[in-house]
This record gives sequence, structure tokens and C-alpha cells, in this order.
Amino acid sequence: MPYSYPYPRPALAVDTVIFAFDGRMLKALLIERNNSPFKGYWALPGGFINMDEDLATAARRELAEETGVTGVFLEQLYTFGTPGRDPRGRTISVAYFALVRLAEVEAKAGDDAAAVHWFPVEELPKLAFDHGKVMPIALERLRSKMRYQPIAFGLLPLKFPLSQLQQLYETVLGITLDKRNFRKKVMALDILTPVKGQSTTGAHRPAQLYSFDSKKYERIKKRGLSFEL
Amino acid sequence: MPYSYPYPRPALAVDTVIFAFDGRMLKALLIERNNSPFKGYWALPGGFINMDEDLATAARRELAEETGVTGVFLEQLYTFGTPGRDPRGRTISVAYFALVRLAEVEAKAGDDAAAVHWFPVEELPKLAFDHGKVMPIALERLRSKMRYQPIAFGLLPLKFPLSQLQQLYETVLGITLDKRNFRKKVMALDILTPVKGQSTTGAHRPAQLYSFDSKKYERIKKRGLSFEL
DNA sequence: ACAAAAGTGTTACGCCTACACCCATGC
DNA sequence: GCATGGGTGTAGGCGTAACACTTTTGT
Repeated sequence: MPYSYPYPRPALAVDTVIFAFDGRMLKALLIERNNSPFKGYWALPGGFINMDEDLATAARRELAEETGVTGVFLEQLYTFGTPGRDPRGRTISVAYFALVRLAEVEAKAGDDAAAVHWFPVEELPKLAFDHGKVMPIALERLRSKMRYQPIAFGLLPLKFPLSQLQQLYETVLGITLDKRNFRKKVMALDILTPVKGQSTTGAHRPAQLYSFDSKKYERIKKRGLSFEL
Repeated sequence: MPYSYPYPRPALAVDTVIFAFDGRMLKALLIERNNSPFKGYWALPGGFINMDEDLATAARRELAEETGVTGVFLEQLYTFGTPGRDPRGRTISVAYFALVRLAEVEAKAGDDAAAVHWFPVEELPKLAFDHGKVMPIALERLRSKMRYQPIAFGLLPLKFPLSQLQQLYETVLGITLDKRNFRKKVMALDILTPVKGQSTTGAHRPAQLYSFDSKKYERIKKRGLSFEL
């Protein structure tokens, strides 16, 4: 059969849930829409793909435009295609989720955004389109993936004290962890390297800083490993 | 902004990895393409979506056309959109994976298929398009999901002996399990109901048959539960 | 000196693993 | 009666969870 596909084709967009961690709360980046439909609503950053562009490439392009960051964790999440989800016409959205280090971000409102803002994931506004359905899926993915892959480090500075890592796990998973047991398990994984600097914030004993050592991780990954904490 | 999207739009297809279990091996249903491109190659069953049709609906429609089964486990897997994956032009494929009971299937070659065949997942032929990349992802999803959700029962008859369930886990996960420990753990989950009939196949003691009890499962699901075996 | 977070070991319990023999049936 | 898969209990080891005090700094 020749290439006959006589039906109208849907438009194809990419939307990205961008997570960051400020030391206390998990946050997501949203943009305020400047255009109809849903003008004035908050929405996930995203846009239509170019015709010669890979899906992940489009997501990275949008991510760079909104936050200025590159080279971060980015993973496909889910594809939304219910008819009617975009009042302008049939649109398929491939959702991605990204983890960024807050310090590296320079959020800037693009041409089609009235504003950009980091919202705590527990206090999100009403979202445009069906984006309200995307966020719980992204959170669930983050939570489950943090348990067996070392993706949490994508949310922390390159050097961090163990207490920050623990705080991140506690916040995202919604649990409290025993400090001693946490340190024991993390250290037993042997994927962190102590680095020279010390955290010197506050009126208390300074903390040893660590960095994630991807070489160590790659070396032990093969025998299977768990991040259950 | 009015609905201006002046770019050419990709075509949108749905392809489904259909798994079944024959008691010994995990198998996947493939069709032999009757048309160019990749005429004569084996491929995942699938097709273009209708304009007013949900993605999952399209997948279920294709599934029913190919196998005659309805109401089975079906889940979105991953979306493939690399430019060039379809030589006819930009095509996005949303891949699904489905679990069916072999006894309920009546595989039939559709109009665009020269043949339909169940292949053991360990002995797949070269596949059309990028479908060779889909299968490992589907297998990985099946394996990981079987560990914490009761999806295995979608591959078994409604009544089955425990040994068949164990065989399924061993085959899919590529491990061997201790019979006593397996039965202890499965029974402790309290999600099976013994049913009257007995398996009467072969020259040996007949086996008690069980069925998956989704009511029991729903009741205990909330407290979290694991299928680690 | 005091407030505030960093850092550090041991014990008890529960869970998971390993393991061998009898049972019911068909041929 | 023999071959085949069905069905059952226990003991030891390992990993996980619970738990409190000292250290170092800034003010």
C-alpha cells in the first residue's frame, strides 16, 4: 500500500513536569498562559514539536527555553490523547518529567507565558487542559523511581550533606527516616564520595559534603541494588 | 492565539505487545506484514488511530480485531517518535502492552496481515520498523510490574493450580522458586480463593484450583503490598 | 553557656531461605 | 507398583528497626 492516510492528523505537543527541591519542599515549575485557550491559567511548560525533531529533543529544547538548564534527568512519563483535551482540536501530548537543581535554574517567561513560578507540589493551582492529571502521575513516578534508582541526586546540588539527602527522601516519600539507619544504608550502597568542602551554614557543627559518584554506581549496578530506605 | 499550527503533522499509530502464557513459555503475538514498507516482516499488531478515538480505545479495538479478546489487561507502555522510524513519513507510535489468556484468543489475520503467529519471547524474528526496541521495554515492564501488582493472573486461566502460577513467575522472571516458600507467600497475600474443580491432568495427584479474588485484593491493597517472590 | 544540627553502635525481632518426605492419581 | 506432580513444617541466618548521647560550631 502506498502511503495513504486520508484522515486528519492530530497535533503533537510535548509537556514537561519540572521538579526541583529547595531543601524543604518539592516544587514544580508552571507557566501562566498568555494565550487562549485557558488564558490566565497555569499550565505545564511545553509546546508543539518540530517535524524533524525527536520527542525527547523537543522536551529538552522546551526545558532549556524555560529554565536555561541542560543535561539533566529527563524521562518520558505518559502520553495523553483523549479527544477533547484541547478545545482547539485533536492534540496528543507526550508528557515528560525532569529533575533540576534549583540553583542552576534561571526561569524566564517565554513569549507565550505571562509568568513562570515554582509551586510546592502540595499547593498547585487549577491547571489548564488535562495537566491536572499529569502531575499525580509524575509524582508517583518520582516516588517509585527514587526507591530503586539514584535519581534523587538530580534534585540536589553537586555537593550536599547527608541530611539534605535524607530530607529529600522524607519529603518526597512522605515518611520520616531514622538518621542513623539512613546513613548506614546510604553508605553501604557505596555510591557517594566525600568531597573536601564542608557545609558551614548555621550555628552548629559543619557537615561533611558528599557527591554522587556515577562511576561507583555503574560498577555495582550490575549486581542489582535497591534504594529502599 | 487562534488555532494556528502551520507545520505538517505526524501520523499517529498505536501498536500493542500482546503477551500470553501457554503453561511453559511466555509468547507474543506478531503479524506478518502484507504491505510495504517492511512487507514480509513480522511486526506488532497495530494501526492508525481514528480522529475521535481515545488512545487506549484504539489499542483495544486493534486488540479485539487481532485476537477477539476484550476486557483484558491493557496498559500504555511508551511512545516512539524518532524521525525516520517509519520510511513513509513522520509517524508517532504509542505502544501498549496487553495480557491475554491463551484459551480465550482466536487469532485471525486481518486484511493487512499475511499471517498471525505466537512467538516465544526468547525467539523473536527480526521485526519491522523499530518494533525490535519495543519488545524489551514491554518485557521489562511486565517483569517489574509482576513484582508489585497482581497482573500475572491476566495470563492464566480463571481457575489455575498454584504450580501454574509458580511456573509463570519462574518463566517470566527467569528464576527458580522454592515450592513451599512460594505457596506460603502467595497464600499469605490472601488474594486467592480455592474453587471447587480440581485439575485432573496427568498421572498424578490432582491439584486444587484457585481463582484470583479481586475483592480481597482491593480490600488489602490500601495497606500496601508486595508480590516479591 | 546554650542552641542547633552532625555524627556514631548495639540489640532484638521478624522475615526470608534452605531443605525432605508423604500423598493421590493414571497407566 | 511405579512414575509423576501435589502438598506440607521447621530451624538458622540476615537484614531491618528501634533507640540516646557526644561533638562542633555560632551567637
